[in-house]
Amino acid sequence: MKLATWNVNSLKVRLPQLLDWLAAGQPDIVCLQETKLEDHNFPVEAITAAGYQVLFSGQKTYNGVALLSRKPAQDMVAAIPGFSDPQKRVLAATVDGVRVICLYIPNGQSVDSDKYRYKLDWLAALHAWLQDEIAHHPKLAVLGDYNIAPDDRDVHDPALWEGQVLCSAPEREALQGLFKLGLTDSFRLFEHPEKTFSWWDYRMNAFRRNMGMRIDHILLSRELAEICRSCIIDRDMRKLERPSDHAPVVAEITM
DNA sequence: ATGGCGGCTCGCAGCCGA
Repeated sequence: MKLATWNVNSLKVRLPQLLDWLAAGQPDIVCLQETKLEDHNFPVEAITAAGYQVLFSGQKTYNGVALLSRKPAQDMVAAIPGFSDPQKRVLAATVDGVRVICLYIPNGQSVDSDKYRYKLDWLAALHAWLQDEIAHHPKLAVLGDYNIAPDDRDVHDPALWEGQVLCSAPEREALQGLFKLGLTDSFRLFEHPEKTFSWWDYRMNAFRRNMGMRIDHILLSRELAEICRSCIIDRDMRKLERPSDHAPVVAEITM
């Protein structure tokens, strides 16, 4: 079973790339972030025609998440229970016995902003929810744009980014808190070249210079981590014409 | 080095992302 996550930065713009990518890689489950589409504009037909069921929770301009699956998805949840949030950033469903959670964690903007406070509150609510989810679903996969670089290996210039949003200690501690629940960063189960990233700024020729960050992650519960065969970042997608600033991350598990 | 690109919108400038 192939599980993938991709921040598309506008599904309207990226739909042709998505369809090509689905056909080429045949993932079983795909979590999308930043669809930026209201639900009545979601391209259900095109995705269904590609052989996928699709759940989505969208809004105009910002945010928006979707969950594509080859097999039927059940027990959909579109918010962190008990956490009031008008921003559409969460989608969960059960597919083929695996509980899948798609996340678009807030960016935070800067550590002195209200948006950063919102990010930390959001992460606290996420922790409580995942603690409950992992108790009920031994096969749990939490995929998405976390907007957190787990450690300095995941940052092109750690000195420049020290203490900044995406790298600050409270954010990293929140992510470590999820690891302590029994969730594993599947990327680090395997060897990778140094400076392997999932996001590069559109500016400054950042991709060509590999000035990136690894902020998109696939976290797996112990039961799934034990059967995880690979986790790769598909950086070729960042080389296309009109790319998303994020590359997809794909994990394969033996099911 | 606080800009730079790219996407969005009751658009032609400003907000936001990361």
